[in-house]
Amino acid sequence: MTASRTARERVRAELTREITDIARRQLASHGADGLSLRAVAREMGMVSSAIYRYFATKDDLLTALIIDGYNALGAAVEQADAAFTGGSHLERWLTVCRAVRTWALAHPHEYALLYGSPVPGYQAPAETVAARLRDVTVYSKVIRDAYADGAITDPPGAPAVPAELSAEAPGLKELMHGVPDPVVLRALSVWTGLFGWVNFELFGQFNNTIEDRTAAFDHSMRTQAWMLGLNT
Amino acid sequence: MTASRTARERVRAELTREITDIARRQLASHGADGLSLRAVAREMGMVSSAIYRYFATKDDLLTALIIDGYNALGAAVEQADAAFTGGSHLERWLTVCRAVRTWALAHPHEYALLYGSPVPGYQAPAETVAARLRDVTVYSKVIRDAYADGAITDPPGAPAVPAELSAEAPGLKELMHGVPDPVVLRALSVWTGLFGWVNFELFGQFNNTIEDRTAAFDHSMRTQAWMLGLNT
DNA sequence: TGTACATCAGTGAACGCGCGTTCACTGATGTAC
DNA sequence: TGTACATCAGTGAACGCGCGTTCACTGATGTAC
Repeated sequence: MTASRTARERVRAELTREITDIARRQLASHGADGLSLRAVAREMGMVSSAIYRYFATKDDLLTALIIDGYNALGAAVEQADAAFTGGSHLERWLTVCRAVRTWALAHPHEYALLYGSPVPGYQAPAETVAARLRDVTVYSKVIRDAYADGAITDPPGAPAVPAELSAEAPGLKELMHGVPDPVVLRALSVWTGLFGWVNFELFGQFNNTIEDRTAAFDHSMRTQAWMLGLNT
Repeated sequence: MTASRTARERVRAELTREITDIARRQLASHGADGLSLRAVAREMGMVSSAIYRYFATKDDLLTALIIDGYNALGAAVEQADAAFTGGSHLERWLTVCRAVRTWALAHPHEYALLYGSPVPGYQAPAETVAARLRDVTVYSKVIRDAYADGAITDPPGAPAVPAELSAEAPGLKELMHGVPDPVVLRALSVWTGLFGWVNFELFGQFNNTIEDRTAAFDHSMRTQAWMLGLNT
């Protein structure tokens, strides 16, 4: 019977989800290398070997967490963009930037798993790529829309793109189809600036330096948007 | 006798150094959490407990590595600046940026220890602060000199500094004494942009995206220098 | 609809491993008189 | 200058811990005829 079959499968899906939830919580309290299959099993009330019915190996669980992380960040960014109504392209862009920072502050260890130092010995499999693109797709859409609307102009004096870079970042260019190369490359700088900021804030570089980090972040993002040529 | 006393002390200093060297090498091959006192002792040809004559605890060894790391990066940046002769302030700034990237690429795990995800459970003690300021001091000097020479001007249209930020980053402002707040805050953005880039490059975010990373880095740094108002 | 068989989830014991840290000790190096 | 003593470096055994993974097993759930 298909109904009963899915019954068993539903339990399986539920438990799989519970495992990743617990693992995520452990990640949050002990970091990526504090993650232990035995500890997860313990918290599930299972014997440690039972986990292997759900994940063949510890790395597989880690991969699941990474994919979930990219999806969570991606979803947060998508929702922020979808919820944005009215206002300038600049405000829309800032909204998206703030969504990244907000999500990162709420999920520091998950963020670290995605954007911090690589877990030693772990090689991310190809399955993570799709999820990884989710947030980038949103940034690209915002910039594409802004450009199409004439809200992005080349600021006077910005360095010209050197010839060596004409073929770089093809994926990004495709996502920002119609947007000229100089803007795409400046967007790349802005992108690194956004995550560079969040890294610094999360990883403690701003301790004893910046108090009002929300305001400082906003100002930095505005400054970089202006660098991009996005003013309205 | 002072001579013989220093003899013993010299051996001690040498062995301490050898321990940190081996630990650094282990860091490079296994990452921060692969670091193990027992493995270090093994490679030293010592019994594991002997390490405790030199470092009271594993965290103490980690602290030593972090301080060494900040000092190595700081020294690399200082040397690059000192070796720079002639040329514009912009070129001097780019030289310093390149020194950071070059050092990071040459010492990825050490870099990760300084600027990557925090080691879980490890709290950096106050002793690390001085070493941490070494590179920042150089950046500040370059920007201060450039400003004093009139090489930094407020680019037209750059967002104004909001009132909330007037008291932020006092340490940075002190290091850049004489440089107006808007420039200091843009420098902060450039700073995060620099390390954001290096993080992305080192932690794999540019895989399958950017091939000629040296050229792309240069372009990004030029673009951000222009954002700072540093054009010559 | 009822029965024989196959699939699957979870158990419990075990393997083999490496880790940080402590402790009582030996023997060499340095110090004070 | 020589001797008694104190300091220090390194040893080796041990404690107690947690880990990932394997394996033969039991019993429940699902499937086919």
